[in-house]
This record gives sequence, C-alpha cells and structure tokens, in this order.
Amino acid sequence: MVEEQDERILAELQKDGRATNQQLAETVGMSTSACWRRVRALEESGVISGYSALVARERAGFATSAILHVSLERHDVKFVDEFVARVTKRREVLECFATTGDADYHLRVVVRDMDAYNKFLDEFMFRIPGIRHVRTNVILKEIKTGVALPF
Amino acid sequence: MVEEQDERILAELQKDGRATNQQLAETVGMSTSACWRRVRALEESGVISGYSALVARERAGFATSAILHVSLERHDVKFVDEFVARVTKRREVLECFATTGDADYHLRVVVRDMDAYNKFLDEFMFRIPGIRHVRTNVILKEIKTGVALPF
DNA sequence: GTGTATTTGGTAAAATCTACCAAATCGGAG
DNA sequence: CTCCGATTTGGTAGATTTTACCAAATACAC
Repeated sequence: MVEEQDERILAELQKDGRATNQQLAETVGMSTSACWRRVRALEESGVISGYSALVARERAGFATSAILHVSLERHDVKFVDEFVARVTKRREVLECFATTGDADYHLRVVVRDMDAYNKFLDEFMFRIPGIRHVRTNVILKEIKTGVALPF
Repeated sequence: MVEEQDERILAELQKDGRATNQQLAETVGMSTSACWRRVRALEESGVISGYSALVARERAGFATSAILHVSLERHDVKFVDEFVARVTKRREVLECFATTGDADYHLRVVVRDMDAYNKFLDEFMFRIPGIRHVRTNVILKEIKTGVALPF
C-alpha cells in the first residue's frame, strides 16, 4: 500500500513538514508533479493525518510534565468509554495509551507548573468515575520527544 | 517572552502546520506582514523547533508499539551518558523521559511487528551497558497521540 | 513634547502551488 | 511479440503565496 517512494516522501515530510514540493521532489528524486500527486494521495488516504508545528515545551512556558499510570476500578464499557471520552477532550493530556502490565493506561500530561498539575489531578483526574489508582511519575528530563516513525 | 498573539499563532500552527501565512494572519487577526514576521521570529528564537507531517502509524505499517520502563544499574555520568546517547540515536525510540518513580526512564518504542520488537530488545536494549531492568508494557490501543501544547 | 527605536500594513517581484495536458510506462490478452 | 486500455509520468501556465523592502504608525524614554 505504502511503497518505497512513498516512504521516502513520508520520511522527508516528517523531518520537514513545510518543505516545498520542489525541495521534496528533488530529495526523493522525482518530478514535481508526480511528487505533488503522491503527497496529495497520502493526505487523502489518511496516511498523512495532518501537519503540525513542533513547539519547544519549556520555551513556550510549559515547565512541568508527568507520566501517569492509571488503573480503573471496573472495566465495563460504560466506565471505559467515559474515561476515554474525558481524557480525549482534556488538552493537557498529550498522550494516552491502553497497555499491558500493572496499569491499564499510560498518560503523558503537560502543564505550566506544579500548581496546574495539582489542579489537573484534583479537578479532572480524581473526578473521573471508576478510577482505582493513579500513580504520577514526574518527568525530570526530556531525553527525546520525537514524532517521526522510523522508516 | 511569548505573548498573547504569539500563542494564538502557535496554537494555530500546531493544529495546521501548513496553514498559509494568509490563513494564519486572518485567523489570528493581524496583517499578513506582521504575522509573517512573528512566525519567523518564533522559528528563529527556537520556540517553533520545526514542522512535521503526522503519519498514521498503523497505515504506514508500524503495527507494534510499547512503553518501556528502564532502570540503570549505576548512575555514573559514564553510564547515563552512554544510555542517553544510544537511545537518542535509535530511531525506533520515539520518546524517552527521565522520571521519578521506580524506573529511571520511560521510553516509547514503535516497530513494524513483534519480531522487530524482539530484535530491538535483543540487539539494542539488552546490550546497553549498565542496564538493571527493562519492563515492557505493550500498547494495546492508542487512545490519543497528540503533539499540541495546551495553550 | 521630542527624538529614537520598534512594530505595523502595504506592495511588488520572486517563488510556489495546483490543475491540466499529452507522452511515457505498465500489465494483461491474444 | 503486439496490441490495447489503464495508470503514471513530466511539463506547462495561471493563480496563489512567500518574502524582502518601504514608509507610516505606534511605543518608549527622557
């Protein structure tokens, strides 16, 4: 479905999401029109789901982030759906994964400071129905925060 | 440093990293030239660290991902630096955070399939010197994978 | 208020995007 | 191999966008 040349395009657009079509065509080695059509196809088929500016967290004033391990009390669809719906809406939650292991979910949360994090827990997380346990691991240092799939 | 109007620009460029300067200027409510200069300033000051196409993981052929909890045997700079250097280079590791809590590091790893993950552990992770313990939590479902800071 | 520095909006040339065309390439079927 | 239809390709041109510059407006210190 996604072939050789598409992967080169994807790799390049992951590295520079604002590369001009001409640059792109040159680096992947095809004509501008062929390249443009492929990019368009990748967008329309949903392989490329969007484009985003990557903003330096600290410089933008978000000093605090944490990884949360969340377990639910019960796993009825009712509680699960409610949890998923709330977490999806909440913008401080950048990532949420259902995982194997002790916790049901891993979340990454980004806020401006510890006060905001405390508020996040009290006013949001602890009010979600059916939560059994929340463990917070504060992020001391970001070693790497990538978005590029390893083509 | 980053003010009101800059935040609107950042929010918009996080949502659509390929918005034209004209669209952007319109949605944030300033002239195209003023808007363009601010974007440029945000790029040059490093607040915007780059742009990226967001690629749908599964559609691009990466079926398997996991969260790893890694602890080091010893915490001399020597071992820490080596660990950080290796992890930073390895492209399957999308994210790596030093955290409080039981594990020293949280990693998110993305690969094509379980074979590739097994290989990743054997040929990469387990060969890093000074590793005490690695626990794998396979990601069952991606509830949310965002990159946008919550302005 | 005055002078200086910074930011603003407008403009025009250069670069880019995007839709179209005809030519080239591919993949069977005979 | 040759023909045919289908797909993909490269080129082109008009519309759009970017980008650097200018003069005017605004902000700021004295």
